[in-house]
Amino acid sequence: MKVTINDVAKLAGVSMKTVSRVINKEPSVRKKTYDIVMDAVNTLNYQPNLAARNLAGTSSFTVGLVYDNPNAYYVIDMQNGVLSRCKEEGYELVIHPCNYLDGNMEEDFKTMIKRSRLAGLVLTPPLSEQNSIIDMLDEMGIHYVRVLSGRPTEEDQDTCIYVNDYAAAYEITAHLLSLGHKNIGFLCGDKEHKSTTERLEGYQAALKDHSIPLHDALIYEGQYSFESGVEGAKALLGENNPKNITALLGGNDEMAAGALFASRLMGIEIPQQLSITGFEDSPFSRQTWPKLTTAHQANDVISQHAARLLFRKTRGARNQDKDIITNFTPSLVVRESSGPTSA
Amino acid sequence: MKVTINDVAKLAGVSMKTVSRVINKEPSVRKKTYDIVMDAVNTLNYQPNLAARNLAGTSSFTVGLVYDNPNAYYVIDMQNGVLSRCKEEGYELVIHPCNYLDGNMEEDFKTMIKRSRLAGLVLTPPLSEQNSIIDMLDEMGIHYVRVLSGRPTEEDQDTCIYVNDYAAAYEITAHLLSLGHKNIGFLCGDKEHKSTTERLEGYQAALKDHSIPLHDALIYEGQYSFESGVEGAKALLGENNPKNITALLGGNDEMAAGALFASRLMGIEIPQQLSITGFEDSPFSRQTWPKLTTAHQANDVISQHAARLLFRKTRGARNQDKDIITNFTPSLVVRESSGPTSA
DNA sequence: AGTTAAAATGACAACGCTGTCAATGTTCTA
DNA sequence: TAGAACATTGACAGCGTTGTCATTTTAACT
Repeated sequence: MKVTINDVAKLAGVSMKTVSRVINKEPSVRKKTYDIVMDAVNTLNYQPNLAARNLAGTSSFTVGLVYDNPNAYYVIDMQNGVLSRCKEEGYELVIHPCNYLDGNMEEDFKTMIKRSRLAGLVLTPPLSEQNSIIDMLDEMGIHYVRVLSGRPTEEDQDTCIYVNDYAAAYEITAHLLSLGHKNIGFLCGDKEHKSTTERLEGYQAALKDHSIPLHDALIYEGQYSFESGVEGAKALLGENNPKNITALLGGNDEMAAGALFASRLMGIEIPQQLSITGFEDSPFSRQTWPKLTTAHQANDVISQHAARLLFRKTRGARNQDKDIITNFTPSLVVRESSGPTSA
Repeated sequence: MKVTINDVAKLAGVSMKTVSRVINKEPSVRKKTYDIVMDAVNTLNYQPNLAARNLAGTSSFTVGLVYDNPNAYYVIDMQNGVLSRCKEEGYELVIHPCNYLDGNMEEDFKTMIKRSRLAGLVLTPPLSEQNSIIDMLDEMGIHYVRVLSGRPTEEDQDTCIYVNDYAAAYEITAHLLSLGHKNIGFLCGDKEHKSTTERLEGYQAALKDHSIPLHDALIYEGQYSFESGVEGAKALLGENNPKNITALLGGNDEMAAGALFASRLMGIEIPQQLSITGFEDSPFSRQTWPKLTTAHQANDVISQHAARLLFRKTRGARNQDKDIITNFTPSLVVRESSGPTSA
């Protein structure tokens, strides 16, 4: 019933340790021996016991995924991406939702680490962008990989996966400009998220490149939430749209959906009177009316590469994964919420 | 740095085993000894090592959460509920998304179990309702708790948590009836989900109790998806609403949102011309326009109790949790998508 | 072929805990 | 108050791996 490394060793006619070497892809195992062992592994359908490996080894076989993000779609995508790599590599995933504002982050981390020594952590925004947390992890000597908003230039390709929100926002803005829009409002998300700044700067750069003056009055500072999108749209468009805005960039899909909602309340037709765009291409950007033009972000792929990066760091010589992508740019998806200016 | 059970034992002046007894809440430890040990545990901030416990003990400290559900909000809620209990009890959670249609479910489960022996599994719909899976688990001798749609009468209170969709659907229907609606359409979700049948029967029972004849033509058989909601609404209301439907029960929030979307396309005003209701109260039922009347389902609470039930089964005498709720009924939440008939 | 260095393999302890069973303490009975 | 019965504690092995280090085998030289 329960197959151990000893059973495999016996069947293969080698020592326990050699089997260990094989399943850990350690060097200095003769090809022939390797094959014999693998045969035994397969015929017995052997699965190394994680608890034993974690206990005996210096490095562990569990990785943690840490997030403080209210967006369920995002979290699920990240989980699935990391999980798929973990399965392949025989790692186990411990998920760790947390609330940065709770304050007892540090204790929380330490407990997690003590309970099951971790190979490393995958950090997602906004936690991945919090210097205090990074410092803490450095101090504790914990491996980690950060997924965060940033452009290819600021390369720390060993611990970071960058999502180029700047370029994506630029592209969305350019799309709106090409449709003839000139007065384009922007709904900012949470300031704690670096993506907020990146997206804003992308938007501004596009305007500048098209010789459109920037107006702070067109920028609403809010949060990445539906409600904030509602408020933002009301603030920017209220009282008969005095600023004559014809397009609105939502900081993310939820804000855009909120803006859509507010537009309905104010009797504004989308996209005839106003174009609205989102960001992230989460499922519900397809479930609004009209469907949202947005920037598609392949979170599952991103998190897969984050996991690969972590494994490369962790396993050292045993893992020389060379095809890891550390820079991603969300791509424009045009749907029905954006259209040409009527004016 | 690393505190082991031996350090605690030394500080407390007892044997390793006694500390083990204390942290496992085993009986026959003198109160005084217990206190001394706990003091030591606290001053050293001791956290038992999970790998060691799993390896040494007969029972394990990791539970699995299995789901095959596209609804991110649902999954996250379930995860968080189970997770919160796991933390309290010192368990670890392994999440296991899967695709029932893949077919190699059994292999998948076996691998998961071999890798890290599991204390038990929490199963969510629709997997929890699949007899083949239940049988398989029984055969493999794996503990599990099922969360599924059902009414209080069919009690298997030791392994099941029931969500009374029947009663909730009844309540929603009664709500619509009280608003004067008589021709009420129903958008069925996936047939694989027991909730689909339960909700349909609740709807039918309410109609019957109010002496409204049932018409199959008012029922659309679809899936629990936005797109299916769109299709369903089109099918039931298309060609100028020949059946004179004034209200539509969505199988879940997504279908309702789809129906909302379709109504927009057909130029139907909500709720003036048509009331639409959802089910589950997922976040986006608040992010549609208008916001959805729905039935609130406390998934995080439900999954917490599922975890508690599992722990009670697993830990036997050491856990006599008596306040576990095994029957939940979603409760009506009235929002703007339902209103009185204009007729 | 004889030597030496390098590569491949194995023996065995250790990881931190729990289960078993024996040893000690305590309480109760007569 | 002796002895039985029970409650509490401890010694020690063992869970299934990996790390260390010793040993054997192979390859690479004179």
